Amino acid sequence: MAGTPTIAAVARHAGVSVATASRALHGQGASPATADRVRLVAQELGYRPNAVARALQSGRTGQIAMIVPDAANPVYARMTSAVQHELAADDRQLLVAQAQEASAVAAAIQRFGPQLIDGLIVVPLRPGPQVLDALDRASVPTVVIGSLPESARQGVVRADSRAGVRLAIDHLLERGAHRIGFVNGPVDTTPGRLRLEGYREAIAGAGLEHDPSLEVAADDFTYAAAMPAVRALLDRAGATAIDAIVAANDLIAVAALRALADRGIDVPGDCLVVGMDDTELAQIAIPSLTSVDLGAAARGTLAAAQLLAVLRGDAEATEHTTVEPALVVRESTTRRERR
Amino acid sequence: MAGTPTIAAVARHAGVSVATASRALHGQGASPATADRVRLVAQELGYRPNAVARALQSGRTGQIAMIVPDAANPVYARMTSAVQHELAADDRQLLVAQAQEASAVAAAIQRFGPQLIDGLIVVPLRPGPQVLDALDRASVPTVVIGSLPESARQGVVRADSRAGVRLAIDHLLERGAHRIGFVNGPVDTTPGRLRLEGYREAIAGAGLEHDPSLEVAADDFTYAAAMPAVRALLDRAGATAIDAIVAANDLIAVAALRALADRGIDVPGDCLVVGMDDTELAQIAIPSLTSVDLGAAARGTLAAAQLLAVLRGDAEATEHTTVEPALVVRESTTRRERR
DNA sequence: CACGGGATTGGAAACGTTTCCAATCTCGAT
DNA sequence: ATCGAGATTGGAAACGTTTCCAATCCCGTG
Repeated sequence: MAGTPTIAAVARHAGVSVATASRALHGQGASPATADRVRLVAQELGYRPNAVARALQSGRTGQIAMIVPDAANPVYARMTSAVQHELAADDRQLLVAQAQEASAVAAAIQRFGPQLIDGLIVVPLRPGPQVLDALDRASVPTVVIGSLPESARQGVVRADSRAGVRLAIDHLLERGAHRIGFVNGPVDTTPGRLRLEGYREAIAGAGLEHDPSLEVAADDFTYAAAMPAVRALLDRAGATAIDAIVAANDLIAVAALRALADRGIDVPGDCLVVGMDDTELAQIAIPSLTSVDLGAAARGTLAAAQLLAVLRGDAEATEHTTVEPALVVRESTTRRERR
Repeated sequence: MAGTPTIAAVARHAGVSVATASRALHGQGASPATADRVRLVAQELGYRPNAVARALQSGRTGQIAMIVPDAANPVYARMTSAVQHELAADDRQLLVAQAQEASAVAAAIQRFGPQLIDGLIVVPLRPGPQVLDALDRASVPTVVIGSLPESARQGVVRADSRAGVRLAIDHLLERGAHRIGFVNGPVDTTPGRLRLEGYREAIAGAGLEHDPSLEVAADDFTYAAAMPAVRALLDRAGATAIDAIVAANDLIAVAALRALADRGIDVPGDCLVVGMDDTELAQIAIPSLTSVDLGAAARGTLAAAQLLAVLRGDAEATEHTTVEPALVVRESTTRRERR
């Protein structure tokens, strides 16, 4: 095959110059007659503009990169899916990269040269100085999904983890819980830190005394890592002493369900459980899981929309947006009525 | 800022021509002395080659696109993650697009012009004529994860769904099951078709008679869609008549767990359940789920590796690879011994 | 009929690289 | 000292597009 036809071929076949052909295809400043003719010829030849050449000339590639801690994690998978969907509507492509460690995140940010992408969405688990530095050095508009200092020069879309935990705890108190355990993920992550703060605030706000033995943290936001943490909490607090558990995560909540079941503690009869993220897991678990929807998909959509607005020049690059959490009540906090 | 430095700037500062600078940075055909000097200057200036310009010149972009039905689905999320990981090791970027309907898949394949990507990985749920046609028209090396006619000009990495179902059924027979129900996904998809075939083969192979009332198909491979199908199966067959269920999917299997629990049928006491894909869900479910690992991550890794081999010229573009399934036995098929 | 202004067009530069080709240089062998 | 082969270098083309600028055309007005 003779390779894909270039605009020069189109121009030649249409009997016009390359410049005119380009204008005709763009709809700018060519006479209607020639524009039609050129478009027809382009169609016949199956001409498709070379995106790379256009990018070189215009400095824009139509590509957005996204860096997530782990694409296989359901929460980030949903975010990615939402971002991709939003970008596709604007005819842009999404590049996905995974990076968990601070150095890897920083490296990933640097790797995307300014020429390859028009914008960047970063989901940092631990936005330490190294990551912040890399973000500041990034040469394209950037939106961070997570929390950043107020002074950050990047756009930010964040969940309100604190309010989310408060929602969960208020709900539990309302349902009569008194001793509410909290199973967190790593405290050195942004979500871990904020959720712990939220827990303490809500407990204090309810007039309950702060009991450190009710708090426990897993090494990771995973089922496997959560299991020993939950067991430790139950051992430590005495199984009967806890009448509700808030988990920083649906995966952790499911681990709690399992640990409780293993000890013969009925949920929701003897102990209530609330998860977070409202992943599909929450609907599926037995008993189904009351969960706080922190708006993973919404954050993805919003981050993408915000980035696109900045690229269009319609918005400030540093806008901070917060997605409100919502409680979804299911069996794990609902007293039984046999169906 | 003066924009990012170009190779011309580097050349000027190093006192050499652009051509020499290019060679020096490539390590090809420049004297060691100049190469060092140029590299030093490049470092000082913070020079980073313009990927777009290089792509225009070389015709290669270092980008691979992947089209999945739904990035949020755990199975595809894992595949995507595995592909991204494999590509990153070769310094390539992954573009992710989502398309479910045949026309959308075809459109997505076409959208990626030959100039934007070096290769393509497609995961088609329903590889009908429209998709096959688009695949044949794709102008870059392509690997399909799924099943394609033997004559296909694309590379193929497939799971052995048939063998997987057989594995599940042999296991159930071994554990004493006699009447094994099958809850499938849509039969017009490749996995749906193959898994049904596998079921029938295995049943026949075991000398059991084919009972259509034991087969049921959900409208989609999801929990929500599976629930009515499972209920229909239980209603139709009479709850006691079934002593085991094979699900085409972990999500479907979990729906079965739920439906059985709702009817007071104990798993594994009264009915055994086997899922497929061995997602995290299988470990997490209560009871934990025996599941057939069809190698989602392995297929992703293999597809990426195969594509890279083709791009390097190390492999045939049309190679067909099959990933062997493996059974992971858990509680849902294990007679109780209280822990 | 001449003139001027707007619409339309074409030539060529520019984007930043890589690579072909020819020119120059180095250095050992005659 | 001369030659020549190989190493090293620079000029320039090429990749395919957009866009600046100047040239041309058309058409209505004076």
